[in-house]
Amino acid sequence: MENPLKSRFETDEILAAQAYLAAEPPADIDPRIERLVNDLIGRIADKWTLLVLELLEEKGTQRFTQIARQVDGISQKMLTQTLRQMERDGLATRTVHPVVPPHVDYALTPLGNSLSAAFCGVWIWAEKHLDTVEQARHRFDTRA
Amino acid sequence: MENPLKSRFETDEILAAQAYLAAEPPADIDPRIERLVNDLIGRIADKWTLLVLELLEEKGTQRFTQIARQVDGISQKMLTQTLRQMERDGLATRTVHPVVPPHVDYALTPLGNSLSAAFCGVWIWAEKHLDTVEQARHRFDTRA
DNA sequence: TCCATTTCTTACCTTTGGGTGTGTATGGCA
DNA sequence: TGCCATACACACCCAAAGGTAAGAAATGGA
Repeated sequence: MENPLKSRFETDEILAAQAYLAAEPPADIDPRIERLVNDLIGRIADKWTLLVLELLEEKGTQRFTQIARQVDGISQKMLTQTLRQMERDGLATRTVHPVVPPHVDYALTPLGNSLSAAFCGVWIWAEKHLDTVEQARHRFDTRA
Repeated sequence: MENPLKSRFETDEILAAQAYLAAEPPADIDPRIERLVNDLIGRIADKWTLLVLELLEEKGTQRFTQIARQVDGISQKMLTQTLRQMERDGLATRTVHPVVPPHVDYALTPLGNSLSAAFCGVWIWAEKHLDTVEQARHRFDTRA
């Protein structure tokens, strides 16, 4: 509390800000597109999808139980759900071999591969800055 | 149902698969790192963080209400929460100007900028393949 | 006869995410 | 006097996410 509060009307800073606010962002990209993209991101950028995507990318075709045991922590229910969604979005294919007991395997489509590639930068970032983030957190937590 | 079920023991395909399963993936990347990265991804790849990150990247420093009104659909609670988390992770800075009424603004740190850059590929992917995904979904839904 | 096997589905229940609404501090202004 | 603005915190509540567990289906083999 070293600084006493200042009156709000000395601050043309604030008036300027308000003027800025009043003016709509002039040429936003088509807000309809914007919404769709945000929506798509929302669904794709979910944890399980990301992990399964990465797994399929690096290991190639895999069957249900293989994925299940490699994706650490995923429940069978979530895996089914995630795979269905990926199939629906055209990211993966599902192939059923009519044998008994059932044999189903999953692979990425070209679209899935391209998404995986798009996420590549993020994975690299995460690996690279892991420590930085951990430190930042620690600093934040101890100073708060 | 054109194909009758086959016995499971004619399938050396399956035996091969089992053998493959038994053999652990020989040199996985350090599973400890793997877990941490996955964890980090899980927290960063959340919808609101992504949207706020993108906003701050493209518009620069913004104050609370500015963000709130641009991020379409975010509640004040979620915005506070998201910003706190980003601050904690070292992605954004929070600057309080001691005037009344309060004036607080947020900006990305270099770390935040780098993350945003890392996500760039994903945004591009989403914009580019939006239609493809929509079509895939439609096909899936009508055929199911 | 009964079991093992694989990929699910469904039902049930707990946990979390997230919305709403209210309170707070402060000093101009009507 | 009382209301406004701003950036929250906090409490309450509902809905959705996600875990657990059971069952189904088919058939060769013990």
